[in-house]
Amino acid sequence: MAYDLDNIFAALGDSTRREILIMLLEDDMAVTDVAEPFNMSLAAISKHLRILSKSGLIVQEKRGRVKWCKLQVHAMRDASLWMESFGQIEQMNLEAFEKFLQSEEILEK
Amino acid sequence: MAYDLDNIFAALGDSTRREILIMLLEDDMAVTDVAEPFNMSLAAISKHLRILSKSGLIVQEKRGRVKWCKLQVHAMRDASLWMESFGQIEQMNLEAFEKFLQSEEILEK
DNA sequence: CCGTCATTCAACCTTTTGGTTAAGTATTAA
DNA sequence: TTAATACTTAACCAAAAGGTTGAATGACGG
Repeated sequence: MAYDLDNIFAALGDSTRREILIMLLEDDMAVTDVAEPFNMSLAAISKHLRILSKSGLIVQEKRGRVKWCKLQVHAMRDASLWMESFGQIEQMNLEAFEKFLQSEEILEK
Repeated sequence: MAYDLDNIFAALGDSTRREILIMLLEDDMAVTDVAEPFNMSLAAISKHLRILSKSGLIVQEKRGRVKWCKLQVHAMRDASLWMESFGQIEQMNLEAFEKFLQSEEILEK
């Protein structure tokens, strides 16, 4: 499946959300526990988590009254590849590169 | 120098700007030429370029009345590393990419 | 059943984003 | 000197982003 680079990069463009992702690297967490270290309301964190969910970078699973947040590292793949490509492109044949990106469904449109 | 992840990821979170960066892979470009393929005003493109400049992903250099836009691939490095630190870029696809790079004779042994 | 815990929703606010058009500033070319 | 070219700036707009508070929902523990 192809992830939406707009949503992924936008989700990563906020330091609160990046910190959340780093926290989730350690282990799955409940929403309240995610919110704990931040100096902001639970509702605000809830919104951040919604954005992370929409981007596919996390999934949330409700068990009882607790909603668990789980990192989805693989959702970062397309974005990471997109960036990596630029680092190595310099002497490369551009047309071939774009064909490659398209075959990987990285370029939208 | 260290790049600001907020600005870099935010800059990349817009498909117009990502397209501009891909265009600049090919060659440096004047603002007017960058704007040409887009269905939006020159002023709008000018703003996008300003955001890309602020993030460090491009630099702009004025020569005469023409302002040249130049991609700065290395500005992507910190963000790229940040993503890499999450590890698992799926093995299969990374291999596909490396195979592609080798077929382009970019990777020296 | 009742209260508490976990979380979201709704309403609101302010700032930022992404776009517009119109005017302004340099620079070059005739 | 004048006109065209290559931009940027300013003023404006609608929508989205990031935050708040307070009420609502839903599950658990006693």
